[in-house]
Amino acid sequence: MEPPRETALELLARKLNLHHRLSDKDVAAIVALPHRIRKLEAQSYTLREGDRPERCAVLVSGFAIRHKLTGEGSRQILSINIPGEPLDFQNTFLDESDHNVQMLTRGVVAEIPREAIEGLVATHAEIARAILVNALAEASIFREWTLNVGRRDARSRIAHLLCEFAFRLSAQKLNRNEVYELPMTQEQLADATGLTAVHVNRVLQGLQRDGLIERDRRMIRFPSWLRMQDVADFNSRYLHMRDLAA
Amino acid sequence: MEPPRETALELLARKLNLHHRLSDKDVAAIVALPHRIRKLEAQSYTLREGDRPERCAVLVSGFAIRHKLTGEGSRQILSINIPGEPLDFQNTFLDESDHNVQMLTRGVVAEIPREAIEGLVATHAEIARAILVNALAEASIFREWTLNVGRRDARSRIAHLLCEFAFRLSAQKLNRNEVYELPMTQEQLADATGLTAVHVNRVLQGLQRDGLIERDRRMIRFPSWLRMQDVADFNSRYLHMRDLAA
DNA sequence: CGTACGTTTGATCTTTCTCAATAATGGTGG
DNA sequence: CCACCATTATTGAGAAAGATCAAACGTACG
Repeated sequence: MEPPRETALELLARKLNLHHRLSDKDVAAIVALPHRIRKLEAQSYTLREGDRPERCAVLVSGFAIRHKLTGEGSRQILSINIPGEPLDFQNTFLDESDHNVQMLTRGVVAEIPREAIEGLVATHAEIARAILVNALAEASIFREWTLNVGRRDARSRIAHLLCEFAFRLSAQKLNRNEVYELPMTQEQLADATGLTAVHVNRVLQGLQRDGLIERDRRMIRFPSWLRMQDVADFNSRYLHMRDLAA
Repeated sequence: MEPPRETALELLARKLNLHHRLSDKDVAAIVALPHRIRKLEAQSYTLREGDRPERCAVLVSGFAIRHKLTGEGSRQILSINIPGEPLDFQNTFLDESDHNVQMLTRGVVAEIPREAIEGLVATHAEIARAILVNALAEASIFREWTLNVGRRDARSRIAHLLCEFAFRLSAQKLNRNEVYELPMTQEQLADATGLTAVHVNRVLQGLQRDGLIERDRRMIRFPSWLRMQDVADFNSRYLHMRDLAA
C-alpha cells in the first residue's frame, strides 16, 4: 500500500518547515493557497532573465536549474532545484529576474499568483519569516558554489556537487535507499562546476576508479559517505537545515 | 563648505532606498533605531563562520568582505561591502553564520540590536520589504560572482570586479569624480576572483598596457567606461538598483 | 632607517581546455 | 519490436591558461 500522496502545497510546506518551524495553522494556510498545476517539458523555461514574474512556481516533481550566460555564450548553472522548492520567490520580490530558471527534466509545478503570496506574507508573520529564511538559505548555497567553483579542484568540485545533491534529496526524503539518480548530463555537470564536459567525464572515471562512487547510467551510489564527504570537502552547515538527515 | 555629514543610519536608509522606495516616515523610523558606533581595525572580524549573530552591523565607513575557506585553507572572497550596507542582516535571520565577515580596511560600523531590527520589521511592512529586497539583491550578486568565477577568463573576471565596485561606489555616491581607490591587495583580488596573486598582477598589467585602466597605487581610473564594460562583460541588471547611476 | 608587507619578474610545471573521432544510449516512428 | 537518428559518453593527442616556486624590488610605517 502506498502512503497517501502528498499534495503540491504540502510539499512546499514541508520544505519551508525544514528551515523554519511552522505551526499546523501556518501549514494549513499554505495548503489553502490558490494555485494551478502545470506540466512542463524538459528544457522549458519557467522564467527568463529580464522577465517580470507574475506568478510563483513551486516545483512538485522533476528537477530545475537556475543559470545565466556570459556575453560570449558560455553557461553557468547556479543551483539545482528539487521537488518542494519554490522557484520564483526570489524574483517575485524583485522587479526583473537576473537569471533563467529552466527544467532539467520534465516535471510538474504549482503556480501561485503573486498577490496570493503577498497576501499570505502580510498576514502570517511566521510564514513570511520562513520564506525569508528560505531565501537566505538559498543565498548561502550560492556562496558555497562560488567557493566551490573558485577554489576547489575539479575532483572536489564535482564530488561536492554530488554530495550536496544527495544530502538535499535525503532531507526532502526523495531518494530510495542509498542510491540516487543524478538528472544531469555530463555537459550540465560541467556547466555547474565551471569545467568542460570532457574533463567532467575524466574526473567521474577517476572517482569511480578510486571507489568513491559507483555509476550505472545516471544512478550514483557512494560506497562510503564519509570518504566522499572528505574528498568533497562537504559540510552541510551552509544548507541551514534544522534537522540533519543523511 | 562641507555638506552636513550624513549619520550612520541615514546612510543605511539611503542604501535600502536604492532597492525599494521608502517614505520619509520609514526613513525616520530607520534613523531612530538604537545603535552603538564602533571603530574597527583592518582585518578584524565582525562575524565568523559558525557564530550566532546577536547584533547587526551596518558599515558606516571603510570596506568589508565576506569570505569562506576550503578545508585545505584556500580562501574565496564572496563579496565586497561598501559603506551604507548592512553586514549581518542575512545572518540575523539564520541560526548560525555560514561565512566570515571581515574588515578590509579600518572603518566604523553601527551595531543595531537584533530585537530592534525584528521590532522594526514587524511594524513597518515597507521596511521589511526593503530588507528582503536588499537580501535578494545581494543574493543576485552572489550568482553573478559564481558566473564570473566559473565562466569568465582571468581578464574579464578582474575587469568585472573592477566595474562592479566602481558602479556600486557611484550608486552610493562614494567616489569623487572618475577615480576610485580599490581597497584591496592583489592577493585579495586573487581570492575574490579565484586566481593567484601572481596572475592577477600580470592581468592588471595587461589591462593597463591596453589602455583599459590607469593605476597609481591602489587608485584606479577607466579611460573609457564603455570599453571597460565591454571587456568585463558587465551589465548592471543584476545589481537591481532602481536608479541607474554612473 | 629597517622591517614587514605588497608588487613585480622569470622560469617551469600542471591542470584543464580544445579539437576531433568513435562508441554507447535512448527515444521515435513505422 | 526493430531500425534509425540524435544525444550523450568516452578516448586520444596537443595546446593553453593559469599555477607554482623563487627571487628581487618598492614602499609604508613604526
